[in-house]
Amino acid sequence: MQAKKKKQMSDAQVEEAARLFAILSEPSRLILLRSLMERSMTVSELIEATGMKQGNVSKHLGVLLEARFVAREKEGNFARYAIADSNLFALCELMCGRIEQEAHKRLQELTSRPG
Amino acid sequence: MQAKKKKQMSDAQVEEAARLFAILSEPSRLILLRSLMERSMTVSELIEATGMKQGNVSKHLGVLLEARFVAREKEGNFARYAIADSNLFALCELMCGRIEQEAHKRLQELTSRPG
DNA sequence: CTTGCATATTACTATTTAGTAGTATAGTTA
DNA sequence: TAACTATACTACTAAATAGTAATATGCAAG
Repeated sequence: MQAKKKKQMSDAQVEEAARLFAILSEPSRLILLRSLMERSMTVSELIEATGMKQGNVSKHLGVLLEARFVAREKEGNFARYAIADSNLFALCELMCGRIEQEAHKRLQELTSRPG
Repeated sequence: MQAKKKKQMSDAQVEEAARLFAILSEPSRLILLRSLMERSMTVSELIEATGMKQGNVSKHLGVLLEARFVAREKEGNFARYAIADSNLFALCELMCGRIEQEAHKRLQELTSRPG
């Protein structure tokens, strides 16, 4: 009796999922997350690591923080950010896998098709 | 000795992942995908199922098709669309799981905190 | 208190895009 | 051929937002 229920998403879940996907749809934010996936970093370190402007880094971190993808911890004058949602790793791995699969598929189509 | 290599995404992968996340960041498109996850459907059926306008449905399907999230098959005058990327199921399940986890966390914080 | 630094916020511009109405294309039937 | 239908495309408007510079906030040292 442990059949997996494949229930449809509710409209509210759709809205929320769209909101979360939108947050992950910005290269700048993915780049920040990519750095944080290595280790937690202060804003200054992220500026250094990414080459982005301070205001931009801070703004994007605010978005990620509000969605709880990252967490913030004050250290004196500094603010240290860290990944706060382990689902991010799975999401990124899935997406990367799909990108590679797709690249492979397209290559196959080109080489195996008669035209 | 089977350590999982956690390699960083390349800049190109980040760009592509952002593009794909963006495609999934539109509620209208998620709603179309939700319908198609039940069964394949023609454009007319999708209009009926979602209440969206024809032009809008067609446009969003075009975006999903270009990204290969769905596939199209002509049937006489009709065009039948179907999910073409099984990663979508995993992605949606992950996202829905995260939404529920987060809701649960927030609830716990409210009830267990002294303030 | 004043100075200096790290971070956050604000105001602005420019770009993107969702939704829509109208039009075009293509298959089907007579 | 013409008429009908399903779908795709085009042009447009309105809304959202990324990046930036400038300013504000808050902590820390002297």
